[in-house]
Amino acid sequence: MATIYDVARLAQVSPATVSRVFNGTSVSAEKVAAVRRAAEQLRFTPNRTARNLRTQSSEVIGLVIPDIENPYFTEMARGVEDVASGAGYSVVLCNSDSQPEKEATYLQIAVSEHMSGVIIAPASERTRLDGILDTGRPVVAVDRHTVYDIDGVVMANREAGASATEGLLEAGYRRIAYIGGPEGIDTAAERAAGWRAALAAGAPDIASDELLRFANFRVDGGRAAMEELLALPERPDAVVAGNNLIGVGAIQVLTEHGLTPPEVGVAVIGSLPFTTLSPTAVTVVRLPAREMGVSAARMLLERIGGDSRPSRTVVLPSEVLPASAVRS
Amino acid sequence: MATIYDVARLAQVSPATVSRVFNGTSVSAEKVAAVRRAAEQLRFTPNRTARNLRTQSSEVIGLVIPDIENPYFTEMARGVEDVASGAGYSVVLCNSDSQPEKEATYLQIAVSEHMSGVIIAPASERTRLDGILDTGRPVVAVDRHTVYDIDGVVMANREAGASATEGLLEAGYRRIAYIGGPEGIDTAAERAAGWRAALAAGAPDIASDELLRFANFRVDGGRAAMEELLALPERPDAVVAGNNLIGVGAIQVLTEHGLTPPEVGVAVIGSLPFTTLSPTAVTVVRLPAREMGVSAARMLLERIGGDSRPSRTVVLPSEVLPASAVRS
DNA sequence: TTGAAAGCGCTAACAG
DNA sequence: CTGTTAGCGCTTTCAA
Repeated sequence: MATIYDVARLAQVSPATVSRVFNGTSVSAEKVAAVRRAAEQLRFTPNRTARNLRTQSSEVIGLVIPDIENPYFTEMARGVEDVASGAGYSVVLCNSDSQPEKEATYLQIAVSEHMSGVIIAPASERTRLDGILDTGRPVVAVDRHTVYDIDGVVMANREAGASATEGLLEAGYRRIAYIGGPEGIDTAAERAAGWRAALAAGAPDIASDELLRFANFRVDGGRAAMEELLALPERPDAVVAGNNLIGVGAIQVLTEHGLTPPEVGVAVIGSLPFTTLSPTAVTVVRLPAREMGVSAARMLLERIGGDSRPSRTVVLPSEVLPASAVRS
Repeated sequence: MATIYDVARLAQVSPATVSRVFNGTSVSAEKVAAVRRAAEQLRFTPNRTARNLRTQSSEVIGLVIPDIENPYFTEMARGVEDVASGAGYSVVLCNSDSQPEKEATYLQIAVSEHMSGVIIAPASERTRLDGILDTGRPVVAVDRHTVYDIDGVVMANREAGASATEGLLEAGYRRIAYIGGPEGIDTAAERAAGWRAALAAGAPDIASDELLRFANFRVDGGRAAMEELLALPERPDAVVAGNNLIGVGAIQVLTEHGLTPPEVGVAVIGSLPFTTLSPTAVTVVRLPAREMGVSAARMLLERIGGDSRPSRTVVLPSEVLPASAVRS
């Protein structure tokens, strides 16, 4: 690999001038031309490592997500990537597997690799950000809240839970169960609160506690909880799934029991990207994952650019895609 | 951030000794202890950028895939990540969006960031690898072939296409269509060849040409092709989908037309991770995506470690998960 | 506008 | 086993 010294020699200028050409500072037109020609001839590409060492920075941002196999997060990653790469940044995607230790490792790497900033969907509220925050790097939290005073982008979770439930009530269901994510996670709690409130308003005679289930945010979690609900002495006639994968699991179990929606009503918070169901059978409360990534990336880039306003949290509204099918 | 000089001063040793402690070369036990204590006290973490500049390397491998939103590739990414992080490497995931230009940009970054190697699922056979190969970095191709003499991991595509078709033939279908990926991609061609051979053997009277459709490897591609097939004067009674997303699209369209499988037979090459269908309705020819990632990462790590044997290509067998439902 | 020179933090000869 | 020293390739004062 050619270095700026090689280019400098060939172009008959100093290394400093070559550097300036590649950084857009003032250099006379003729020298610019000479340097460009030499660089081309030698197929020179600036060595980023050296630059990063010198400038103590790099055009890389870290993106830490809890589950790379969840389309919700990959959709968000797309949003982040589109904004970042448009601004000349590359994105390092890290999969924390919902494990705080893995999360900590990646955060560590972000620091020692001099990444410019990090977007993280925290595995839990206990996620420690002190280390990276102490280095002065901006961090934006997505999807979930943290205890730190940093920028964030979250969904209107309570509203989403309520909308999903209301969609089902309007379709004529009453005994509406809820399968949410792990108890410790705020998004899960908020969505459940929305469900509870909507159910209390629309079907006050239904005792909600026995219809509430906590699961993990994956397909198997949805399956297990749905099986439990079906085993209840008095079955629910509908269910709200707290996220996309729980929804998939719940629908799978219903299908296996011959209760294909809308026979049992189903509302899902989040999209079903690869569903093979008729689009009219299930109420989907779409969560704008891509937009979340876009906003987060924009905020991070602003902070990297020196923005020092007080921290903000953006709340993104959900969008109800109602099932056209009504309870038969 | 503390440097090795700070640690050295506090521990009363030379910077070189500190470096040695962190790189596992021989240092007396007492000095090791002193260094560790000092490092802890100063919360020292080695600066990777500096190390990378010095060693002209980094414990980072690049993973370039054409579609981050396709579960097939994210599953593979998981396999890569598990192996890599177990060996102390981090993975930079890059989404080429099937665009050769984006691919080239990421390959460029891999070089200038001194990444140790790259695993790439090439967007097309025209993908240029000369640049990165010239730097001596190992590259492993996954999923698809390249024109270069490098290691590769691919699926037994022809076999998969044949198995899918045979599954349908055994279930009693005869007029079996095929929706494959873009014509230029070798995996698509191979799978189609398997289908054609199996159909010729099992239902020789069926003219296969009019039942063959090329699509893109996404849901919309599967949808469009399935619509076309249904519009045929003589409809197919079954269809083989060339990948997971095409399968989703095809099933969606069938469902919308009231032809839920197994009314029309469906076989999919690749998994349907988030299907809400009854598991018995569709023949799935599972492609071991995770294993592909695991093998590729292992091979890459071996090459990084200096392995210079002739290049190898691993072919992974598919696994047929037959539908238990038979044509009614 | 341009060049000389000093490092960024680390590792790897080379001596001792 | 340990310390000294010379860079890796780049950016950035500081002078000219």
